[in-house]
Amino acid sequence: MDRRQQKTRDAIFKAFSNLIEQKRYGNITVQEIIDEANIGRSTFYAHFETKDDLLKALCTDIFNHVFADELMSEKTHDFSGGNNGLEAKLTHILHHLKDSETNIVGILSSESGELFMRYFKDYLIVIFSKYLNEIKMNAPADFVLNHLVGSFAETVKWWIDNKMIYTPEDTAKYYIEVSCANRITDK
Amino acid sequence: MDRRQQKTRDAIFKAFSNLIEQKRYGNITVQEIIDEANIGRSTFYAHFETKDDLLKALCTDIFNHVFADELMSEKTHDFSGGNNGLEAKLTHILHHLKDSETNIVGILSSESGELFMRYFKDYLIVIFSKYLNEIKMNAPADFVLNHLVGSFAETVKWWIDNKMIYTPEDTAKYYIEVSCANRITDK
DNA sequence: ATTATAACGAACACAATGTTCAATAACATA
DNA sequence: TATGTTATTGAACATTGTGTTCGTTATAAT
Repeated sequence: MDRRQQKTRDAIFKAFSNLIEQKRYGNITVQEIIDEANIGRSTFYAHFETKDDLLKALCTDIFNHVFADELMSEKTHDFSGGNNGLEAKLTHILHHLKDSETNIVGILSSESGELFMRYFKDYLIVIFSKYLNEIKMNAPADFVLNHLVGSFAETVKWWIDNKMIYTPEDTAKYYIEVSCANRITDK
Repeated sequence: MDRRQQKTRDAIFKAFSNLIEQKRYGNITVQEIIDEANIGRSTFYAHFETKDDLLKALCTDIFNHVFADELMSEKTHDFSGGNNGLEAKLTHILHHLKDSETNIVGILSSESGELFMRYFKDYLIVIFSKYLNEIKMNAPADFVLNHLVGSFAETVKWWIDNKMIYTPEDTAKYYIEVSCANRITDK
């Protein structure tokens, strides 16, 4: 990729990130983005068709980074004292979110969080699907998957909104306790 | 309230509901609303300051209706075969959502759902708070409350997105099973 | 050094915003 | 029914944002 393109793309992402922390996504204008990024109007439209296009690209960039290990390998990481693979994997994701260079905290805790959450869940579905066969079913499988993904996403949002006062390890543990305890099959 | 005001307000709500089913909230313009409602431009601004103001008013109207019984009385309703008050109460709410005259389905299943969900959760917090002392704690109380509210809201969204193929009774039962089973205190 | 291509910036037509104001219509009340 | 009140109307207005075009300039790649 041309260095100029990369530089422009970065400037747009950075400007957009700054703005999204200050105000709701729907109230951000392309005008503000190009002013903040200090680029020409036509340059923006050479990179992204719409504002929605930009948000999607930013989320994809971030999540590909956060979920990189999780999506590629089957190995589990031992950040937690937990014993099962899911808890370790979730702990790992929380660590990534906490240490991320991009201000994910700002984006997710801002009023723009809803759209971010939507893309976040798309990635979580991939993770949780791998564990679904290990969970005891008290309800239809699609209900359970939706429930696990949705409630973990809610957990993450809550964790971030509350200034991450709990450790990734504790947060993942609480989640497993409340969502999965007594539901892991003995195998 | 002046009949003219009521008529105009209804026309705006109806127009807005129609539009919100077709396209995302952020892409709806005031212009479209007043065209659809067939009212004068200045009339709209006499009723609502902004588009956000309108959405909030619409949600408030809907939720005050759906949650009316739940918020006012302590009595439980026996729509379900369930035995504890929470399951009956949630079943009742699901029935209200299903039977509502306003097209809640359209609003919640559209791309505008996120904002609706935010207001929805505000009401759910009131409901769930009453039951929190009956739930065994495996995690901090605020974590549990957030988890219960968030996952029930997700359940409702899933239910609606899936064309409500399960009954309110079954849906509430699944939710209680997955979220609260083994966590109700014996008292 | 040459070629390709990215960014620039000015200009454009168009659409939406939010406000104002005088005229008209519908309402409430006695 | 007559009277004062209030809501709606429609047109006008300045302002802001949109998405596109195009010739020029600057920076890459080879």
